[in-house]
Amino acid sequence: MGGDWRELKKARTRARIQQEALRLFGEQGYEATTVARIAAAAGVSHTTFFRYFPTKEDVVLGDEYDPLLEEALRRRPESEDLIERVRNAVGEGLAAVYAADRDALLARVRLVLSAPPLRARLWEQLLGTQALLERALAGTGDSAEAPMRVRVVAAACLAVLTTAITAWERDGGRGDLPAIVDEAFDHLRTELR
Amino acid sequence: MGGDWRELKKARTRARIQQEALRLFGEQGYEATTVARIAAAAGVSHTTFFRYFPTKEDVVLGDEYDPLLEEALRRRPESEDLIERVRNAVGEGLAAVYAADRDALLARVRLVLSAPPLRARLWEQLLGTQALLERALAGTGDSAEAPMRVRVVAAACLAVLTTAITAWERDGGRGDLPAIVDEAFDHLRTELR
DNA sequence: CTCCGCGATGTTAGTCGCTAACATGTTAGC
DNA sequence: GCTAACATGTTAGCGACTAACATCGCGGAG
Repeated sequence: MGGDWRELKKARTRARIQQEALRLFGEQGYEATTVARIAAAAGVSHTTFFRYFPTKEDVVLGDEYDPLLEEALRRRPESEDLIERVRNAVGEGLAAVYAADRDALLARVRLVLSAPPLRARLWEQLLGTQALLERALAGTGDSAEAPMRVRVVAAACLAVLTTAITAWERDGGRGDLPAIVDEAFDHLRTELR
Repeated sequence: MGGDWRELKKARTRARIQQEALRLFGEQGYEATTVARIAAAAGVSHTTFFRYFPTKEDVVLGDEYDPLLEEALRRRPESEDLIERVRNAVGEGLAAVYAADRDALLARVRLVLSAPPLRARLWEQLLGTQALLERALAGTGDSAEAPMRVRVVAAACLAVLTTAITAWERDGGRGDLPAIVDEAFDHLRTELR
């Protein structure tokens, strides 16, 4: 039956660590929660923690949305201009995540925005997302070849997106996120005239 | 004669630490250079280092440009639209720094973009700059009161600026930075049509 | 069924950024 | 000169993270 049992056990350990970590972060805050404390709560040693998550930040920030975005971008017709393509692809992907996961998403956004180290890592991740956008919009395999206008558009769109998400979180998550993102893109467009 | 001698000595120590740090960063890279090593090179202990610079990152990243930008923004006439105001204020401040300091500026940008912890801190600083932009553009004393369109514009403008600077650095600093920034703003405008 | 091997885990010790407590020497103002 | 303030050094410690090595347990080969 191969290593199935091992894989399952590893997956469970991983999930347990993440779950305990998120619980503790919620209770005492990100920075006040030590890795050793998380490991103890999950019943493992701190070295095991680092075997599952390369850094403390990685427990919170998974890169799971990039493939979604890439796929959504690929489905956009060439007839749309650059910004419209990003706007629709983002809206599409976001709507899915939002519908399925709303509360979890809000909790994660809250956590990330509240802890400077997490914010910092998020920007770093966004660099990756930006490179993805540039490749997709320029149609090249290497984002270094993307022309300046594509880079500007990619950066501006991500700025709009993060602004919208931040506004949503500051409002306590009461508004409808996809609508807020859409309005933010509208603001950019109407302001440029 | 007051504490003049003390002040002078402190200023010299501070300058020596920073100078040795930048030299070592250039020679061996940011992350490979330990604070203890810098302190030793400057002839002080590592605690003294931290008395002058709260973190290792602060040796590289000083917040000296924000007041310049604020002043330049204040001088913009109300007749200009939001983006034009930011564009001109940024262009003005940048031109000054660029003319005076070009090589030093390039070296700093290179260093910051090459080291993840420095990049991370830079984003964090940009949040402050963004709040400043929002206050200035909205005319309120608190950036939390700025309307959504102002926030979107502020975020998008900073994204354009960082994109331009990044492009300048990637090109080895050969191009004319103020011109590149201007072109980047043009790209944003022409792309939104 | 037994034994061997490999993979997951724990233990320990170490590095590096950073902080706090306390001791020491140096300067400033009288 | 004397003393109070202050810059600096020493030491010890915390927390994120890494590496070396021992151990334990399950899976498969004989």
